[in-house]
Amino acid sequence: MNVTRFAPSPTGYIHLGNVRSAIYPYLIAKQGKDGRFILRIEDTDQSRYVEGATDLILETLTWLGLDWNEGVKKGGEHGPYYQSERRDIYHAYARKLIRAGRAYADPTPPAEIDKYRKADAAKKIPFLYRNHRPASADTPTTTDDTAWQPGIPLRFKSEPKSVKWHDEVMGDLETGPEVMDDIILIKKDGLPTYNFAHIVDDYEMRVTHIVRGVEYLSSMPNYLAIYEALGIEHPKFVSLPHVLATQGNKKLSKRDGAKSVIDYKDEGVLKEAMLNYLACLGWNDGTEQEIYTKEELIEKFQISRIQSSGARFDEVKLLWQNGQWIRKIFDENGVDELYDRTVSRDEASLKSHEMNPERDSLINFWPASAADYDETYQKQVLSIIYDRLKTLSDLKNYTTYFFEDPRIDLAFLQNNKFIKKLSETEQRDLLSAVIEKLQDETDWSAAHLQDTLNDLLTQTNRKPAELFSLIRIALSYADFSPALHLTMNVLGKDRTLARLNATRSAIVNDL
RNA sequence: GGUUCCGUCGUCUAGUGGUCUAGGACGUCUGGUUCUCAUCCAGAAAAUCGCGGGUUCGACUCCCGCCGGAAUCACCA
Repeated sequence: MNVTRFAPSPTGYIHLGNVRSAIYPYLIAKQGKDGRFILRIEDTDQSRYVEGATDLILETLTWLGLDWNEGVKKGGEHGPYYQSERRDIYHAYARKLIRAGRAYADPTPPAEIDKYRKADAAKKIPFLYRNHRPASADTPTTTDDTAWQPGIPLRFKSEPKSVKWHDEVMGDLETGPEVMDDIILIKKDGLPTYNFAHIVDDYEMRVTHIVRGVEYLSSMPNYLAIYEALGIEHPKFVSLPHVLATQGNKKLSKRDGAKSVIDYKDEGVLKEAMLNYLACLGWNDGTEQEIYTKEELIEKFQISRIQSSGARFDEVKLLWQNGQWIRKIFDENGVDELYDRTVSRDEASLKSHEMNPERDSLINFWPASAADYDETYQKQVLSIIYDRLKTLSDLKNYTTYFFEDPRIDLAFLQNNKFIKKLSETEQRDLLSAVIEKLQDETDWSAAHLQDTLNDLLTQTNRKPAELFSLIRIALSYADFSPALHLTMNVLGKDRTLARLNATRSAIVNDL
């Protein structure tokens, strides 16, 4: 049974660089029987608290389908799940350490500590607080836990020694005694530091795997020392390498403009594609599979196959995967399912909106003029256009001419590489022939339209590129459109003829 | 500066001593489909496996050194 957690601090949104530390623990928890995925909010630094951040985090997880079994908004037997509400638990553990002679109250003012730090820097020796440990830390009363009261910082009393440990991703690691130090356990405000709080919480919540970024690796010796002093077993450690920014060689960070995961939702990226791409950034199952459902990821994910080097974020590949997923959903679930996504009416969108109604997350990806048409018509449009979408927001650019008459632009028409070979007279005559033929059509089905277009080809003795481009542009004035017979079928006879006539008149006027 | 981690096509990666004249995917380029764009299909270019030693009959794979990049050294997480 695996128990994992995602434990963000409410200081802002979840960006692409840190969402893997939610995805991987989720996958690990879902493997095997009775696993639990816990969501814990690490809000011990009140100065960095950002209003609304928790809601945004919840919404992101909900959207991606990383539902937690236990934690914030859900409860569970190991709560509370906000660290700020667990003060008494930390204090109890802290007193245990004091009684064991492994923690001491430290009244040294910050200014004093700063002096030590600068002095060591001047001497070019590494700053270690244990070299400046106050004498009171070693007095005989040190194991008396009443000697410390909240209001004074509590420090760990470290014992320099080398440590070896195993990391599930990085392998066997070891460091020398020079990194062990007297770290702060409880701050002046009575709240614990991350360094102490997560150890207590993970133990109390029976967490089996700690999944977090490699930046914590350098603190491991101190953590290990605390586990030992507390006399508790430590969970398995899974250190995730960084996600690098597209440019440069830096880890992706908010400072450098890393985007929020949820922003991609608003830009028309499917949750499946997001999960798929992110899970496979720095992990693969050894096969050549590229597209994975959430269920496949749960089934195939292996900690041992997580890459130990950093991976660069590549938005182009994310968009390719999104295109794959758009087609996959249409092909497997049909137009209704895909349509629901385009109006944010699918389960994931509704749930994430419910999680965070404050944010305007109910996005309609259609052009504004689509509102004049009913759902059935929109679905027809979607059915012939879906396979060229990279994101749902492409609908805005690709489909307007299905909802409003395009502005006639003869320059655009005549710039076309096939049309420019025809004189305006030829263009006019061709359009006349097309209009005449189509006027008499009673069967406007796509299949029949294809036949009619073929007839026109032989009748006019034109190349498809010439005839079809002319019709296509007259109908859409767009850089591209779906196959002609499908476009005409969806537009309907009246509008098709009206647009052909309009362009023909414009050409006649121009002559 | 101390400590630690990482290093295969532009990018994500396969590769656990011989099957690697290094495989796949994205991207790029070329060609194919009764139009365009996209899809799809076929093909191409693209990695002296960071560098130098060693071990071995044989190294991308094991060892050592170096170089390069990154992370971390808070009463932040």
